[in-house]
Amino acid sequence: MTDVNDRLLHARVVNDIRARIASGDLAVEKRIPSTAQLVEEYGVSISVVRRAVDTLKNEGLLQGQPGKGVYVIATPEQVAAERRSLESLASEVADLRTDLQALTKRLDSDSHARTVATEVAELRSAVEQLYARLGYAYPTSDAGTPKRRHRNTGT
Amino acid sequence: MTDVNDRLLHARVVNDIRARIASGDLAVEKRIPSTAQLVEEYGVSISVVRRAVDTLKNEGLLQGQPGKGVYVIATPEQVAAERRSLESLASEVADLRTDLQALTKRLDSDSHARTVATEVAELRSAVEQLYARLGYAYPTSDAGTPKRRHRNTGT
DNA sequence: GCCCATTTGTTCGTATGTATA
DNA sequence: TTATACATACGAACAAATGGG
Repeated sequence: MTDVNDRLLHARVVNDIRARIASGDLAVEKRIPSTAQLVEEYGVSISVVRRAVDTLKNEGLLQGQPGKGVYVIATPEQVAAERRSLESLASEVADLRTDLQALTKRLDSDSHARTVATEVAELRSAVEQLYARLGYAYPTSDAGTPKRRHRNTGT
Repeated sequence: MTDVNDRLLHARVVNDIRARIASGDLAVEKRIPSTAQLVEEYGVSISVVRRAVDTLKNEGLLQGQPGKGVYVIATPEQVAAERRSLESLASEVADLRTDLQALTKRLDSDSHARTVATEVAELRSAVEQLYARLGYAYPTSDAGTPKRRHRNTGT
């Protein structure tokens, strides 16, 4: 399973730290050993450790806090799931679009409200799963205050 | 628009090179100046140039080839579109869920097919935008074979 | 409030290896 | 073989933030 890049020192450190995070040795919300400690542990230069930690920060597993330390903020599984969600989401949306198109077609032809209700129910289920895949909860009982959330424009 | 990190040397170089790629000064499939040349151009150390190029390689804009040079393999727009898709998708799906919930509610109360048709049309428009935001084309005439795609259960 | 040790973050310099022409 | 250029690795200096005394 180990990458072919294991010959490279910084890649070896990256893989090892990633494995320690996955195994729970380095837990989320916890500190990892300091740079100096990692230098002693792995017997490499400070540059290699810096590059390894930098890579994992870039991957989204670690986050440094000057003066305090470097903390684990996610597991490799979470990051992998996050990355995977984009591709699988594309096919999910494709399914949703197909269903929606069929529903529109059926609605346009006649007025079978019962059939349409069933279709919509399935559609809602699809969106529900889509929503869950994004990591958000699906509030089923928010009919009390159906305030529409403003669109986050980002940056 | 420029990041607050513009004080950092390597960030300055990153932003400048990214701008040069966006403006077409550094074209795709073409070589960027060598490391030594960039050192002279920006008046920084080789470490800064290395880190800047490394960042852009990590972003997917550049790709180094030992013995030859560093090549542009993508524009910032392409990368930005790819990155933006995930975050904006969350809010898009949120709106979609709200609309769908309202549609279900309306369907459950009575059988106003005309009103439902309007709601569905809006929903389809939302999905259309969602689809476009993912970078995929929206085939409007594939209703011939509405085969239902198997649901990916993930992990 | 001040000093000091620890730690991360940025920058600089240098040496060696490897690939291409 | 030689020259160019990227890739990796080692080492060191300084700034900034944090926490303890």
